[in-house]
Order: sequence, then C-alpha cells, then structure tokens
Amino acid sequence: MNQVFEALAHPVRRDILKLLRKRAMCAGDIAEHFPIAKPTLSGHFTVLKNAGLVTTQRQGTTIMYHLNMSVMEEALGAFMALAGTKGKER
Amino acid sequence: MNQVFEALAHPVRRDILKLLRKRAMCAGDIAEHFPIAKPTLSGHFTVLKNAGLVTTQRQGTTIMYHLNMSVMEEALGAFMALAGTKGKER
DNA sequence: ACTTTATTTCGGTAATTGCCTAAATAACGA
DNA sequence: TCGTTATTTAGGCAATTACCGAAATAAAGT
Repeated sequence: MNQVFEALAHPVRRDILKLLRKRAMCAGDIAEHFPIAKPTLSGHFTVLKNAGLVTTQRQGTTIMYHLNMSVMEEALGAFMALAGTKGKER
Repeated sequence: MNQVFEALAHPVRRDILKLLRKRAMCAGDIAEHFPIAKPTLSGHFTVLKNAGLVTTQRQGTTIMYHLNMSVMEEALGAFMALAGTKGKER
C-alpha cells in the first residue's frame, strides 16, 4: 500500500490514472497528453505498474495500459481508514 | 492538493495522522510512537502543516498538533474523483 | 537571571527522484 | 532481412528527501 501512496504523490501519475479511468490507452496516446519526454513517462508507468495501479497488455507493437480498479478501491479504502470515514456506505 | 498527496506518501506521516485521528497530541507524545529522532519528526510535522493536514496550537512549552478534518475530507474527495467513485453517498 | 523541558532550526550526508538524450529491444510489414 | 514504429533501458545530472547530532529558541518555574 505504501507503493500506491508513493505512486499517487506525483501529479503526472495522477493525471495518467485520470486518463485511464475513461479507457485503456497505449503509451503513445498517453504521451500526447503531456509535454514531457517518453522515457520519463515510461518511468512513471513503471511506478504505477509496480504499485499495481495499472496493468499492461501488449497488442502487437503497442502496449495497452489498463487502470486496475480493484487496487484503486483498496487504496480508497486505506485512505478512508486514515480519514476516519467509516466506509463507503450508500 | 499536490502537497497533500506528497504529505501522504510517507508511511510515518500517515501514521502520525492516524494517531491524531484519536486525539490531538504534542510533538513529544507523538515522538514516543516512533523510533526516529525528534528533528526528523519535526520535519514531518512541517510537511503535514504545509499541506494543511494538521494545525498547531502552543500551550506553554508544548505544541499541540490537531488533525484538520476538513482538509482530510477534501483530499478524500480528490481521491474519490481519481478513483471514479461518484462521491460519498450514504 | 538561571535551569529545565519542549521543540525547532542548522549543517551535513546518503539515497532517491525526475528529467533528459541516446541507444537498445520488440513486433510488424515489405 | 531491412526498415519503420512503439516503447523501454541505460547513463548521467540537478534537485529533493530523509535522516542524524548539535545548537538555537521558547516558555515556564526557582
């Protein structure tokens, strides 16, 4: 869980997650949304992957990045425990 | 909000918040819960304070640290927006 | 004014992070 | 197999972070 919080600490990584919330995307498509070099983004992908927040799936020459919702939910739960919120009742 | 996520990235800082969730505490009392030097903890306090997650209030020689619930809730909201959860309906 | 207690600031070091360009790898089509 | 496209890995650098011990500051009691 520590790796998750560390991954969330960088604004670009949070923006990547926000993009992937809509749909899975390949590295190149994601790169078009940011003014930083692709190798730098690749490093961010690695951080997100190691945290379990995204999964990858190669499709030919491209690699699709998927948001891992279950880990997102887990992190949300951990955060709520921290904030003192009882849970996500509805 | 970025400062909040950065503050949450360190496990010791998250543990400090967890402690303060129960009750406000002074720096010395908090220090007893961690095997690290007081100047190091003082640095963590500064990070939490700059993020707005805690507030301080001097009482004589001691300084009380209070959890700032409103900022915690804000952060929780930002996290939920990230996770795609609609909100904290109940 | 001096001492004690609580906490921070200072000065320094080792490790990590974030970024880049250049080079390597992977998959594909001609 | 050669060239093209997509992405990662390697190498390097500047800035930041996390930590410590020593010194400074703040408040209070004697």
